[in-house]
Amino acid sequence: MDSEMSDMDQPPTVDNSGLEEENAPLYCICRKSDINCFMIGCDNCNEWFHGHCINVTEKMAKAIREWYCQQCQDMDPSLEIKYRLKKTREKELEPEKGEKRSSTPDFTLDRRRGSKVKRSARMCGECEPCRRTEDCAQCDFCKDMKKFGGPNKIRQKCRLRQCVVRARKMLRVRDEELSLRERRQNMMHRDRRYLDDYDENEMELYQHFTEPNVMWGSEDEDGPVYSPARRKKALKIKHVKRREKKLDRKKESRRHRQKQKHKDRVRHGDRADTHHSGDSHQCLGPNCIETARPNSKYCSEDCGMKLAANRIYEILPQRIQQWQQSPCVAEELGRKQLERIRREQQAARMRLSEMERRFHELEGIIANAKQQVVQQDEEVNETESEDTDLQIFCVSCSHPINPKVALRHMERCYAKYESQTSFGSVFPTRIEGATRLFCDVYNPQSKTYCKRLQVLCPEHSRDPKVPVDEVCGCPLVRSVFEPTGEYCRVAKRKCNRHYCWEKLRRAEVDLERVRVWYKLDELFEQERNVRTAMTNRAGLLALMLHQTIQHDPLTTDLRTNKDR
DNA sequence: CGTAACGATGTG
DNA sequence: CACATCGTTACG
Repeated sequence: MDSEMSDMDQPPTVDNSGLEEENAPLYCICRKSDINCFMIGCDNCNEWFHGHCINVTEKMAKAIREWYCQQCQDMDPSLEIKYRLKKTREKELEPEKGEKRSSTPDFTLDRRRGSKVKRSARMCGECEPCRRTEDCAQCDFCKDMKKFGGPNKIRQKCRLRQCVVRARKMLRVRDEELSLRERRQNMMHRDRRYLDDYDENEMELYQHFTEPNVMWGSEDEDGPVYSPARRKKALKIKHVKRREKKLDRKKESRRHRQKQKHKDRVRHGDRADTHHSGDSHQCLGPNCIETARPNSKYCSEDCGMKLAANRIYEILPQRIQQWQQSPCVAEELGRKQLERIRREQQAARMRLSEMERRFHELEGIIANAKQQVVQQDEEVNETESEDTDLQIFCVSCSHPINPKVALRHMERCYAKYESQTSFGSVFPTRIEGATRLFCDVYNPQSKTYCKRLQVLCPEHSRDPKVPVDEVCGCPLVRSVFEPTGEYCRVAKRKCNRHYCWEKLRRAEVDLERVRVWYKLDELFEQERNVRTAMTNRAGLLALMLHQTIQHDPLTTDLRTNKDR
């Protein structure tokens, strides 16, 4: 293998900044673009090598924590391949390692702990962003994070922490540059004490980003800034590798890791406390002379709470006073909205009781209609049997049908198709005091409850079979709406004119009832929102966090007369 | 092609 | 198990 290495006439990382290429990138000492085999990356130059070209098997690689190519090792003899801590299983690998390299495996972790940052497909571990451990809290990615109150939709690392070399370009610093620039300018004029060192770091970083020539870390001496295409390819390998890893055993593959979280915490603590020389300082609790606990500003939780309480006592009264000085427009609006909502609720309730009344009325009418006796007269039937030639087409099946039976046919046809589909939600209906609204039949397969109107659901209910002697009973009307007090007395089976009239009338009423319920629901929601907004307004937290600035003390109410 | 969203996966 | 962050995908 060594001989192979010496044959290497080209450094693994040729500076290809010149050839922003189209052709596939080349890797390894063999300078081939093949990536469909196990590969290992040099932790110095970041070049990738085929395992078989350099006699490193995947199995061996599992024991390696840091790996350097021959080229890099020759140039910098201090680079030594480092192995994972011995574990029972890894002992078996030992002989193999010996063959491969003369350096002693089994380095202690301590030597490098904290000194190096993790490397991965997306982190070179060298550049400033890679080393950065704190999120800027400013960029879009930070703002998306849960810890900064975001929705966690984007789920990307802080822009200032995106590796300069390996992170995808679109994830790196963007127009935030602009705002940073502004901040930098403002900084000059602002009160210094508001700027902690963190801001300054950011500025430094910003400068790096705005000066493209600045190179990052050791990587740039020989390491290429990969062209986008090349970067993509390199990633692909990593990806392939990842998949493989997944197959044989998850944990094994990860090299270089670090307890970043812990470090963060410690750092934070340090920053707050380092004004005091030495590592013990006095507790900041009111009147407390004890020594603060390590990594804390206080000797005890109690002291912290006391100070916090004092802070509230100090600030809150002022803020309350301040708050009361100017009228709250939002509060007024809220009250108006509540009034409006209440009026609408009232109206909706009226409508609802009206609908309930009609519901019962309809049931009365239907019951009444049932009492009617079938009239055997033929004339009733004959009245409409003149124009038999006319043909119309069913809206569901598009078959030509006789107008006489059209209603009946289309109703049935529609029911047939409709019953083949489902229309449900995962929640059962819970409306207090409402009878017969939704079908609500549970479908265990889809785990849903049917949300058709009960009277209109052909999927879960069949129209009852009509006895021969049942009368149609549809209330007859004059000029469409005016009831005559008469009922259709044709046999139900024969009446084509009023087919399923009960069902349709019921559906009409029920649909309106549903609408009113929806309206009520919506109004409740609105009311709740307005109320929570009003309760939270000028609450303890809000008062502590925000304040109203009276720009012009002469006029407290800044609205125009028109708005008032 | 960039962006937003989101499932997947590694990590502590 | 929650969190961090990656790669993928749909979409404009």
